[in-house]
Amino acid sequence: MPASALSTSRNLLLQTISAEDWALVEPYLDRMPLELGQVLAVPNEPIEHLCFPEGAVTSVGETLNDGSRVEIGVVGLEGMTGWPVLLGCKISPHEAMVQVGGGSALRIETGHLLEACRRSESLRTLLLRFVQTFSIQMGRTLASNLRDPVERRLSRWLLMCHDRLDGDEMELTHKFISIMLGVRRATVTDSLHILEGTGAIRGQRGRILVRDRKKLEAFAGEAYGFAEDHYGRLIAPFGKNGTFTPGS
Amino acid sequence: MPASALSTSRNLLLQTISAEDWALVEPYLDRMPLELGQVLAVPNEPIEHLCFPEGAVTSVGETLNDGSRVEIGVVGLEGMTGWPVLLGCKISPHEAMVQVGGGSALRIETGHLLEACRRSESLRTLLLRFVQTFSIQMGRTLASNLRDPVERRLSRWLLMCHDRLDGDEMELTHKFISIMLGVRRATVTDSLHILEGTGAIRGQRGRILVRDRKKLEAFAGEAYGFAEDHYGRLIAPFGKNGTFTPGS
DNA sequence: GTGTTTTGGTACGGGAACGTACCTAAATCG
DNA sequence: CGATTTAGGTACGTTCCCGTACCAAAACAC
Repeated sequence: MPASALSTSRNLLLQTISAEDWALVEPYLDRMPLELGQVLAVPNEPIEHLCFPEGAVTSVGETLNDGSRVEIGVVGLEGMTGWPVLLGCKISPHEAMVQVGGGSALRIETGHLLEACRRSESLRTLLLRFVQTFSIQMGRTLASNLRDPVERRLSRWLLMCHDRLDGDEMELTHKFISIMLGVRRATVTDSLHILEGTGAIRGQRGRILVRDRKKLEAFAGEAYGFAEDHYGRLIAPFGKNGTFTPGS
Repeated sequence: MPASALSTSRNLLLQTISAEDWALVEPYLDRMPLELGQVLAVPNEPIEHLCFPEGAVTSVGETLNDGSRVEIGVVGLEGMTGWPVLLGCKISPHEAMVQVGGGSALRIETGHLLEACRRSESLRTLLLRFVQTFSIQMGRTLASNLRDPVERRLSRWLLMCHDRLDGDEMELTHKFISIMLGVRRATVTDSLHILEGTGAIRGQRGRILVRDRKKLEAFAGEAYGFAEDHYGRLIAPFGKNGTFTPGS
């Protein structure tokens, strides 16, 4: 693969690293297409690669023994999958699956990335800062699940997708959202109607259009913003808001 | 303070580090008593110290704008507080508060610990492995909150306390547990009665006695064990079970 | 010992979300 | 084109947990 193909990436982490750190990983990066349903991390299997998405929304989830799945967070072009290896965990405790949209990802073998991190403190700390932001996202997901009604959790989830995708149209079915939120399909339908009633979104078959993002944010309230703000502080401004205002 | 006072610690992380790494941090460690209600990490404030508890159960929580609190995990003598600084986050995103039992903790200033981690890769990776186990704990808490009825979440929470405290008696009031689980006090009372009915526990005023841990574990089901097992794999055997069986 | 506080037991009505089910409309397939 | 699949709308009864409230018993203070 010609080096030029990799010279830029839409992935925010890779955009943020210094030229020296880029030189350290670039030889081992490898662009791959992302398709819906593709599994980037298999639970309880060794983590062989880390992926830096350049689009799409990837859902990180816990797989339970009965085969059901609980989403614990989402990752898109602002992050990466496979980070547990940075924390010394060779076996993936989670599943990571491409869930919305398509695009591509840059992929690197675990060993190569770990070696690069060993050599460069700045690379290491950048990637660890991402782990921190994901951990904050998890914390907020936890709080939101515990206290917020479904419409609010739904608003938050739509906003997180919106931040990670181009444009205002998202290909999402009610059934699919219901799996992500861990609620009934019919509950999603009802909640979407509530949001639609405020004019924040419009639903078409298999698609949701964000019409008024501010309203969606107002609806999500505290559930949305804290994690995104931390990302802005620790790594780089991000999301459809452009910049998050500090101190929220 | 005489060095001998610090020569051993009940904290599992500190027990696990090598002699060289111990020498790196020991001069900066400082033992402090832990009292109920003590705050070890103030949300949205700089993290000045890291604490390695030698007893007690510390609850890590999100504080919301309305002042309410949601627990996202617990830490005891198997871990530490203040780890976000290891991930490049100087401001504590969470609150950490001593919630059950007392005891002591070894404390170290953030700068000294970061310097030691910069020098020793083995120390760094050990502490990061703890971060990983906490992240797994959060993931399971998330899954449990979403899918499990209160009795199961309660069982899990009691087991996690039991693992971190001496003996089978725990000083816990229903009101207190209700705050930790984010449910009504009366719901805790009812759920405790269910557990008491199976003979797993016995409740006295302000105290809960674990009578049959196996039954409690059976009741908790999948909610308990995964995170603990990972701790055993990544760091050291831990908990009242002594060792967790691999491959659960 | 008496009064006060804390803790726990219990009850009642209400609301959010659930499981299930059935129907329509849109898209896809042959 | 008609047949089939997929997505979405809606309904009904149910369950879990909530908010609130009130009371009894245990611990504590003086």
